[in-house]
Amino acid sequence: MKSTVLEKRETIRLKVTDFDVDATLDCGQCFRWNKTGDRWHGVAFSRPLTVWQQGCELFIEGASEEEARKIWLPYFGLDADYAEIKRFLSGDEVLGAAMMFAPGLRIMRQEPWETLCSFIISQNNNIKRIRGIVARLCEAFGTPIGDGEYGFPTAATLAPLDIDDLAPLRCGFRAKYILDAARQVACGSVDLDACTALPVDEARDLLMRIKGVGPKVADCALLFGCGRLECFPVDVWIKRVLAKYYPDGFPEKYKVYGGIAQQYLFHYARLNSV
DNA sequence: AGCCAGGACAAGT
DNA sequence: ACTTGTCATGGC
Repeated sequence: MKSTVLEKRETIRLKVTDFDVDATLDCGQCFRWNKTGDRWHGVAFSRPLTVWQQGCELFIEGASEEEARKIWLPYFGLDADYAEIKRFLSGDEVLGAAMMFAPGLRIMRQEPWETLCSFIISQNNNIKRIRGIVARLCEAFGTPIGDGEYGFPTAATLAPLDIDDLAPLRCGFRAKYILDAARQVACGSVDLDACTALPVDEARDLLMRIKGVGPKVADCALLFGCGRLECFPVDVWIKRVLAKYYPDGFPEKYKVYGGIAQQYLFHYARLNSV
């Protein structure tokens, strides 16, 4: 037991390619990571973690070797072969150009419930405020894990709450959506685990039974939280990109990795204000 | 000060 | 099936 504690304090060093921790954690797919100096700190799976990168070396502080391999590598999308995926996507001229703007951007695989809840909050909202609301949600209802940090509150924790209980979040009209999501997930009416394996159209329809969850939020939950790399969330930025660069529609061939393509395009569009 | 924000929903054509 | 106003709040 003692050795486990000691082991957790070690800093793990990994060789990574096609990975840029800045691009990945700061592209609007996650909302609980903060950068201080060159180090990113965040909480996921109710565990705190610090990561930083120097070139091809990724440093992970706060996890054992086994936890890093089993939990954090998939979380950061480091279990996928992006060299191969990017090679495939570069067959498209626009994607090839977009990928050069953020070569190390990866799609993360976050916790399904946290992802769903976060993107319910994201609707008609800006990233700065989304982060604030998520932080207040965790402080108010999450389980303390020490050092003033909190795990993301479970659906079961939020389900019995009332609208007024969410007032401190200042999330506006989204409060009722959060509660409906929490209740349906907690009672099993919506099974998020099933969403990783279900035919994607069924998974999307299932999520859209939640009030406040439309196609865009559902696709974000599936892409960023359920490992569904084929999901292609369409927001205002992507709409503009599609209109400008894909007037005949996004090519069928690349839809297997549509979500990854979408994220490169999203990043490109925002950077160049397309 | 006023517009807009990683939308969804309801009501109206 | 498409279009429009509305929804809370706050960042810029």
